[in-house]
Amino acid sequence: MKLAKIYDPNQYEPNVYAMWEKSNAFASKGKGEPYCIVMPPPNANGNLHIGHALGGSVQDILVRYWRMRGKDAVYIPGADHAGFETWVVYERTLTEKGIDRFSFSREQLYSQVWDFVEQQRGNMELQLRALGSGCSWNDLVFTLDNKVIDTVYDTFKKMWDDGLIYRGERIVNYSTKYQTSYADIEVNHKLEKGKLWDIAYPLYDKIGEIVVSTTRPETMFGDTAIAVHPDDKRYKDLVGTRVMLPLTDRVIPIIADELIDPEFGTGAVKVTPAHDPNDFEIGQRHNLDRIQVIDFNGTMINVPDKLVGMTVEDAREMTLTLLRNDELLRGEKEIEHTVGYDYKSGLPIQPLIKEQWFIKVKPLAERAKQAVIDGQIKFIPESKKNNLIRYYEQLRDWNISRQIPWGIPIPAFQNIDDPNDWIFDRRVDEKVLNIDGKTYKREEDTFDTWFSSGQWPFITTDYLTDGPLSKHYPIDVMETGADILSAWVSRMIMIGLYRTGQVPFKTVYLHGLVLDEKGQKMSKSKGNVINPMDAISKYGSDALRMGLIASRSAGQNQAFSLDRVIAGRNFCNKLWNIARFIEDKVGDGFRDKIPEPVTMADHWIIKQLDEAIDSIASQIETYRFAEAGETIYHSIWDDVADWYIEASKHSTNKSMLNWVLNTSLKIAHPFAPFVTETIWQTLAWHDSLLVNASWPEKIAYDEIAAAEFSRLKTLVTEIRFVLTELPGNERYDLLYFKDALIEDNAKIIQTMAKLKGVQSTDNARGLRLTVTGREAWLDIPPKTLAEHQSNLEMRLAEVHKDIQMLETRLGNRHYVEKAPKRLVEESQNELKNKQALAERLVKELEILT
RNA sequence: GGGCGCUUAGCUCAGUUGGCUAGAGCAUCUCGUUUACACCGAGAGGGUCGGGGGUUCGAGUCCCUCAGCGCCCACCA
Repeated sequence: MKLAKIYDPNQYEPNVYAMWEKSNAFASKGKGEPYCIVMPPPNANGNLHIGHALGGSVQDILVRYWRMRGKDAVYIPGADHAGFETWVVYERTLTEKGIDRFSFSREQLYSQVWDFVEQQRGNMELQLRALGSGCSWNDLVFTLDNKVIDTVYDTFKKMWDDGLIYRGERIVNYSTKYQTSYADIEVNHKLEKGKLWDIAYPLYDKIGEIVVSTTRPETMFGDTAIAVHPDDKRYKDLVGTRVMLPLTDRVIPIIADELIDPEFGTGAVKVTPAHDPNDFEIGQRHNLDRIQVIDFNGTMINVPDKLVGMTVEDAREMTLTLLRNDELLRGEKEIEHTVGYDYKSGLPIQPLIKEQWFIKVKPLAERAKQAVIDGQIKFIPESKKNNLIRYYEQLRDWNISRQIPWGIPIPAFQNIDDPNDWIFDRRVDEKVLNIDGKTYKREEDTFDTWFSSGQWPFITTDYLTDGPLSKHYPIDVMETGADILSAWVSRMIMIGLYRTGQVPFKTVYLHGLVLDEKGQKMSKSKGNVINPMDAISKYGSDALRMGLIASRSAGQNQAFSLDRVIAGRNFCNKLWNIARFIEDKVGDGFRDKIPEPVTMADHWIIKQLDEAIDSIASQIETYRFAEAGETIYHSIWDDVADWYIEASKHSTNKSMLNWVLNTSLKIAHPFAPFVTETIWQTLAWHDSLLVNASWPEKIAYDEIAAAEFSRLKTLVTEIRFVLTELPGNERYDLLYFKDALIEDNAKIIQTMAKLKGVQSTDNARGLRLTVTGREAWLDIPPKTLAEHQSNLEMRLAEVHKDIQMLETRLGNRHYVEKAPKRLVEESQNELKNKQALAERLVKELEILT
């Protein structure tokens, strides 16, 4: 078959993928030792970004490799309804049309978003195919599939029955922009400069005033107490008395609470239970009223008339002005403090009181933490293990309700006559239920997406329902971004243990962020986003995979390198041309057969590839993908192309070329699936699919012959080195020798070193080659020879230095006694070699002078 | 405030349990169209592994310390 000179990935990749899919190559075979990776589901509504390309490559490499190793390997794809993310996008389209979301029911909105997602859906699935991800498409799970919802409801019910679910009025992180509460994890804390104001509150029972410090003066209208530390002598006499709340006619008490830090500000604090988590706590202890002064839409309520309806920012200014007018503002200073921001809109998060569903996290976190400490899950990189343990230790109860329609409805109903009477019921399509003469109203909130996605491993494998893939649980590797260790990985472990009694995965492999080429975080607003599909259309999928994997280690954020992708593309082309050459040599009539090594080069390449087979296997198995990629690259480019193919130009061994190509394609396949399969399909000697091939077997070779080829390589390299130094008009390109090894391999040396002749002689002339210690001379004019003297002297000096170093080392009694024997022997051999080399150099210099 | 990581060639980065002369890709320089490949071949130069100290026969690797950068987590007003 005639192949084009240059490999054009676009011409082959889609067809190759279609062929795999048609042959059902990615489905579970149903027998054999299970190996399973579940894909972190990409947003069904979105496009893949470069992080998906990296994660997808790692996942696919693992699955393809283990499939080749004979396991029943399955890669389960998924699609995420991405509750909040998608909702934000959809709500924006509503806003653009000037439509208020509150003019629709939950059902209406849900079905609108469903249609919206349906239009986009499939994009990312096509993109995964372009990436080469060998997913079992029939097993794809969408996060709103019935089986997901059923399982999520079961989990919720079980938690409810176990007393892990409670509903309560708490301070929640509230996004006034999106009008929903958040989990703690969705709040971005930023350290920033702010102002701390001192405000005087006139005493009511005595003459005088108490000065409080606050960063949020606008919330003062919600104050229901002033608090000081019980041991604070300054305020001891005031505890129990009352103050006038400025700008109002309310009177509030001064209380003492341990939570107050006397060192901070004036040591006296205004207590606003409705708008601050600490104050809420204090409020509970002291039975204080909660007065909400910021509404859920972010504007002021229950405040003096002039302030009603203002934004928080405006209200702050106005309050300060009013206080200043009344001469109650006593100080203002700059401080650094952390402010919570909405991770989506970038606006400040308002702590507001809202009734929400919570999970009592402690028992779940304890168990998960213990499993992690016990080493039930392997972490790559290992340092993330401690991050997670620390996270579990400080985790607080988890708010799982969201006030958005795009998500899984919370299956709970409230008795309209008794607000505390909540029942679990799956009939979420019903707005009202009548049970035993009581009327129950539906909860309108939906679940936090992490609550459902936290159950992903056992849902996708149908573990609880004992489906065909259930033996794949716990899954082997959870490969995901290091940035969602807390949000997702931690949840999967907690809920996995809770529902199945087992950790959901044996290994967690976390990749870092792919930064732009300058090391900056990619973001749409910066315009520095690299679209993986662009890279694929320019350089090919394999090139992108290899480029992303190269020089990248687990957990580290690293820059994207186009150079690496180009190097990957070049590698694919190299492989292509190796195939062209071999196919041309071997001919169309050839059939796969057992290799029969004949020449030293044959034995040597077997040794090299045998070693590569083992190295790559162990590198993949220990998740050192960059190193595996390098081994593949150099084994194929350096050993196969530069040495073996060159050597084979002198004597062709078809069975060996056949084996070398088969083996090269197999070891490269997990990393570069497309080009390897494409080539495989052009081969005349079989009609199978590479994707189904097994990992290459090592074959036997002659150690001595292989070693002799190494010596020839050294000789050839030395000849090349000397010749490139010489000007063209002083080169005869003739090698004289008196040496059995060279005699046997004269032709191959001539070919590889591009010599005009290699002759046996007793009358050698020219430059004696010294590195290998062979009896060999390169014929060059006496004049040039003299110039080489300094060259030889320099080399001799270097060798002397090496000898000295080795002698010192071997002269060290401690070294000889304590270092491993192997090393000592190696040093001794090295010393012998160097000494012999020095002798030859000295002799050569004598001849020259 | 707590935790974690990074600093290695001009650039971007590898470097498992300490093991000898520290690697890669790109870039640079020289030469070269030879039976696949210029997305190529042959060869070369370039590093006191952030500074300092320690442990060890031996440190890029382990410990201490200093400096610079970054990330994650966290209800302090």
